[in-house]
Amino acid sequence: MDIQEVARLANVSTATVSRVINGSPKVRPATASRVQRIVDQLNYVPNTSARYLRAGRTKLFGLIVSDIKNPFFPELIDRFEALSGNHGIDVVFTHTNYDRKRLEQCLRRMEERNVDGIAVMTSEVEVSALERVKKRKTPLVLLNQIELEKSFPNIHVDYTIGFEQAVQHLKALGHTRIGFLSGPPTLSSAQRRCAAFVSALENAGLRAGEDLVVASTMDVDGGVVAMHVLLARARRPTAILSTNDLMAFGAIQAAQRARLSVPRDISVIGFDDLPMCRMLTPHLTTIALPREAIAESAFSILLKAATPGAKVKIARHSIATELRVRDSTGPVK
Amino acid sequence: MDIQEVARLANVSTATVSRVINGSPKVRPATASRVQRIVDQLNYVPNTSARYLRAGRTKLFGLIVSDIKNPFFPELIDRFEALSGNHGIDVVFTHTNYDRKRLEQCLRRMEERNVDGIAVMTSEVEVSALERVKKRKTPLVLLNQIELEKSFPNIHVDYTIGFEQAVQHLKALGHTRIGFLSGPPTLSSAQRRCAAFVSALENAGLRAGEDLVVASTMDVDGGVVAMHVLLARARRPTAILSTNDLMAFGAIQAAQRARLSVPRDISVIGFDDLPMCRMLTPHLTTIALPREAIAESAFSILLKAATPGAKVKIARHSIATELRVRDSTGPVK
DNA sequence: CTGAAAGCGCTTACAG
DNA sequence: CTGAAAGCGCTTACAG
Repeated sequence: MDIQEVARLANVSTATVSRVINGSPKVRPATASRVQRIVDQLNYVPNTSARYLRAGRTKLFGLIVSDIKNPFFPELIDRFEALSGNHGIDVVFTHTNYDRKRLEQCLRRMEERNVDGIAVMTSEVEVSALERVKKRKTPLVLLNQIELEKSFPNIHVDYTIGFEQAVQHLKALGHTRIGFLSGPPTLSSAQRRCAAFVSALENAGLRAGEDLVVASTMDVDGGVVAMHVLLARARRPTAILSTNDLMAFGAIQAAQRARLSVPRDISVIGFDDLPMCRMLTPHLTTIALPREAIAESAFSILLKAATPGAKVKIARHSIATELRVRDSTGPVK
Repeated sequence: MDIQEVARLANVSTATVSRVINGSPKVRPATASRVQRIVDQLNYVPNTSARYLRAGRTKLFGLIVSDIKNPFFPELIDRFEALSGNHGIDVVFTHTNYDRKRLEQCLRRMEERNVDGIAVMTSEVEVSALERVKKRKTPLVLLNQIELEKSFPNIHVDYTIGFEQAVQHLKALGHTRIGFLSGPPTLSSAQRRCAAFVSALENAGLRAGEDLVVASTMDVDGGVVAMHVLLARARRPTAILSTNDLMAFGAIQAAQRARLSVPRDISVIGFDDLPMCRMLTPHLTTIALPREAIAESAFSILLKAATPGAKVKIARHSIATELRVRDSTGPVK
């Protein structure tokens, strides 16, 4: 069933039906309501493809993430989709599985769909593919791609604030020997967090002993391993900051197995603020990475850029991190 | 840039360009390669909307879930999207937030996009909206909607097997007093799990003492509360089964706070097999709900139904549950 | 306030 | 093997 059939049954032209559907004010109320009745009666649903072909905009946004199974992403996706829905925009969703090559395919698929904008929320990125999309005038927004900030709108997570707060919190509790569970040296996000830790420590007038930073994999097991190393140090730290929550969970398990109580014997702070933080005992003190704020920022950047006649200004959009104090930190003994 | 421009530069008609793009065999190789060169050179990407409008199929599947933040869904979405990608199908993603009304809107949006099929992976469902979609011949597949199995293809999670295995596992370890942490009486999935537990118990020749089934909310706190109740019983159970993993985590925390060791003093079994199960100490023994199998089943049902000329047969597609033995269960003292 | 008609970018039956 | 032309279902400038 199409607009023709509605037009025929309502005894008007398709132009009039179209106007009614789109809420044009220049239709006589009587005509409009007659048409509307037929539309409802037939349960007529306009064809988006045809609409787009004529009108130019698809009302479709692309959302590309690395890995939906990473607990970082669901809240971001949820928020992005909800905002889109509120604006009558649908979301085509793909994931790259941390594979640069797949990003290229994902972008290609988005191009074919003529999406009105693409949020590329992956850590790994393929510049050539992005440039190609840009050439087609499709709005883009990236996440944490500092090197590309001159070429694309970028959402920049500011680690500084959260780490400053965390270190100040520990200092206020009397801690001076603070260890850090770092991620792999190859991962830029991990390196940036480590740098934020070191500089926060210096700003607090504390020393970042080299023996108190241990690199490992960014999962629970990595946290267990790194914690074992730290606990074996001659003078072990009284508090630990971690590159992410999963490592912090591992650190707590390792401490408990070593008969240390958290936070009585040692304080632990994570990073991310996963939902899990409030499911474990003790509830994890952590630096929150505001995933919903990232989604909101990405969405509003795309929405603005997709507005006809908008001129895209390439800018950095900073998102602050923030300490959430819970039960895994306490005064030094 | 469109097919016209490619045609002009290649000195052929748009029909020929179209044939080349679509890999038609009836183009002279020399012509084909000349056209292909232009296509590559211009980085020409065909317009999906125009294609669809002509060809009828959108190569778009709709995926509707309740809540992406529920750890049940990410793996399902991931798998569904990966399979779709492999078949050149894109996925429009929406969520209902457990709201029936929103399902209606989600379906409506899918209809407007003329998706080739819709996977409705929500627990709550609005029959009238589904019937409307069905009338438009759009293939649908539902999850755990037993009452609608006569009207729609349905993926049916078979709780029996997993619960049988769990009870047998505990019986083999010497347990005879087995408690159950149940969900709210209003939730049909919770009720079905409880029924599966009771019947497994009977099949094992054990009694399901009424005093050993406690209902609560299906989160960590609910597990804590329910466990407190069970531990206060005159003769407390030596093993616990739980409606989901989150409650089981709560149960373990409650046990540990009561100075009981898991599994030395009490065994605990969850349900779902969330990634978290292997992040906690002890690693949780649980009944796995195979989320990827559900995604695969949903995808293949839609793919088959979306094939032109396919006749849809409405059938139940059973997915088995399965016990995964880890460290939270042990012999009775 | 309403309609006739062009056209969005493709594909495909038809003709050659 | 290739092209001219119709048509998928809409919207919109234009005319009245």
